Amino acid sequence: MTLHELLSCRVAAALAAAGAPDAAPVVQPSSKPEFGDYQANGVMGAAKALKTNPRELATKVVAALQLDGIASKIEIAGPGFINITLADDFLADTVTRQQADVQLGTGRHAGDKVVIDYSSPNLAKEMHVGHLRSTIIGDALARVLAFRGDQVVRQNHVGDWGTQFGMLTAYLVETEQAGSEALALDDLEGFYRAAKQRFDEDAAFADRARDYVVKLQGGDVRVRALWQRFLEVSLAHCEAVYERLGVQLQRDDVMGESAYNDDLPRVVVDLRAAGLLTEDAGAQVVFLDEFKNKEGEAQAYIIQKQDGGYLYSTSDLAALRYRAGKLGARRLLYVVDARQGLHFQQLFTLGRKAGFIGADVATEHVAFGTMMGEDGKPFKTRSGGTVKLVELLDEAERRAFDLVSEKNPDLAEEKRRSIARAVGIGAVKYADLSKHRTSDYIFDWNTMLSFEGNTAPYLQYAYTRLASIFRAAGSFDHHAKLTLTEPAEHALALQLAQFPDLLAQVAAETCPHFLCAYLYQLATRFSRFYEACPVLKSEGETRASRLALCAAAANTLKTGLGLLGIAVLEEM
RNA sequence: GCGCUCGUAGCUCAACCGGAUAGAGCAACGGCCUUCUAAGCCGUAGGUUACAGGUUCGAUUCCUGUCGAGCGCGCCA
Repeated sequence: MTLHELLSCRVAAALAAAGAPDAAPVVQPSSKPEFGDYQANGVMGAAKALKTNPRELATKVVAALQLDGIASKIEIAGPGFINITLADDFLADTVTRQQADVQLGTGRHAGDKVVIDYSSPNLAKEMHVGHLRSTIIGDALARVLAFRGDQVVRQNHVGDWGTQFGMLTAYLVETEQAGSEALALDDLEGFYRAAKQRFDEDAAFADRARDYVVKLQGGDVRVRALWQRFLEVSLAHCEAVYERLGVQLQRDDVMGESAYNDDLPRVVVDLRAAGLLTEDAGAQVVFLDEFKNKEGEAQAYIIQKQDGGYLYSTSDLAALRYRAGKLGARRLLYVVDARQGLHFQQLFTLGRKAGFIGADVATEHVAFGTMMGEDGKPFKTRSGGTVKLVELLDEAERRAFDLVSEKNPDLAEEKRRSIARAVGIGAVKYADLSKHRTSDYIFDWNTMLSFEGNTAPYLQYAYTRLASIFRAAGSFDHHAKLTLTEPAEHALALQLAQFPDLLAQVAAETCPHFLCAYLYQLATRFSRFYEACPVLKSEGETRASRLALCAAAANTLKTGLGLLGIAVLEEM
């Protein structure tokens, strides 16, 4: 049982004993240190329901509250808050037990199968900053869910289908004939621009491109092979970016739009058989009662164009059915831009109506905000283009290298390079992950590549201080008995003990920024401990205890950062 | 026109589904390195939570309205 579960359970029992069996305990970490470690707020609501005095009810609840060996102090405050301070010995035991578990006390429930759709770049172009959020939020969530024991299936729903690929393959033939194919494909972005230019300026080329789309969809062997070659280059580019970013997506996780191509006609047939499809202006559409406006007119959700072509609604329906059916997932997560909110509401509603997914399958659009420029308008470079992801990462590493060279000039250059990689990439990811995903995102080089305060380098720095202590300490017992005497030790141990509760919250609400806030708080509490409590200079049991506490902090920090996909360093 | 998301310190962001005196970081000002890495620690200052009502012991949070912002809404994804 986690701390929160334990306390909730005990307070609920005390409420029942005091005559409020149905009252919610409402236990949460205290808002201020003066209020102890946890506060139970359920008494006020319960007193209201029972029409009794909350202070009197609180007195009864506290009298019935069984926290022997758990709490060192229980107080009633204000209108009826119950403030609980945990016993040092109990906290020490909790941390010790947690550290003995490879999952740090989090892995109890046996694996729900969860499909998580993230990154999903368009393979026609190079990855740009707009792909960052989905990629790293999805990766962090996948890691957290897997760590807690869920069976996670990653799905990289890449854009590898549609009209633009006719254009690209047609252009690939041209460059091949000109003997410059390899060179051209080396620069995906330039290749796309050049193909687009040919398409816009040369009617014959445009016709050829359209012909290639038909051949591609019809399964023409030669065009398919060209298309495959292009995808190979583009995927290799994505994988290089994933590798640099420390994102776990691999080739096996790729399940692109094209994978559902053969299933699309069946989707239409099945929707029609279910009586959901209507022909409107030549297109096959679904009108869902759930999406009526005030005038009672239902919104159209187009499944098939009047020319017979399919849309992303069609392939998303096919993917939905595949994930719930063939993959057998109980929870479907889509880490996709918030602007597609309506699409997903319609998709999920229709998917259920059509029987593609059962009532026991949860569907969640893990929406995130739009990338904005410093002026608050949609993000663009000075010249009006998009910032490539590799350019952002290059800049991050360059700045980190300059800083580490300034702070630690004696380190070998190769060492400084590798530190700069971890610090630069970590800063970029943390800057993004630490914000609530639903809010719009202001892209700013200086904010994103800041290395002070609430940033990844602060957390990494805390870890290097720990590593430095361990180096100087030599061998020691990582699981020595903890004796918590100083307030800074108590605060740090409490933070460590809350790790399982925190991860449960991240998993339930799919919000990585909770984990960032937790780790920042953990690092802050460690830093205070570091200032207040000498480790190596203390002696005997105190020294052994503090070293073990440091080991627990280092382990939790490393694990937590690992779940965000951020590396730790021995020195920086 | 309809719908979704939002409006919190000068700036960037939090606030654990209604809890106590709304918290951090950056920027500003002042302290702390002969002592485990100062990318750090401590302190000061900074707020009518857009505005107006309502619900109740209690509202940044829930409801209504106003103002303002961003984004969606039939053949792109």
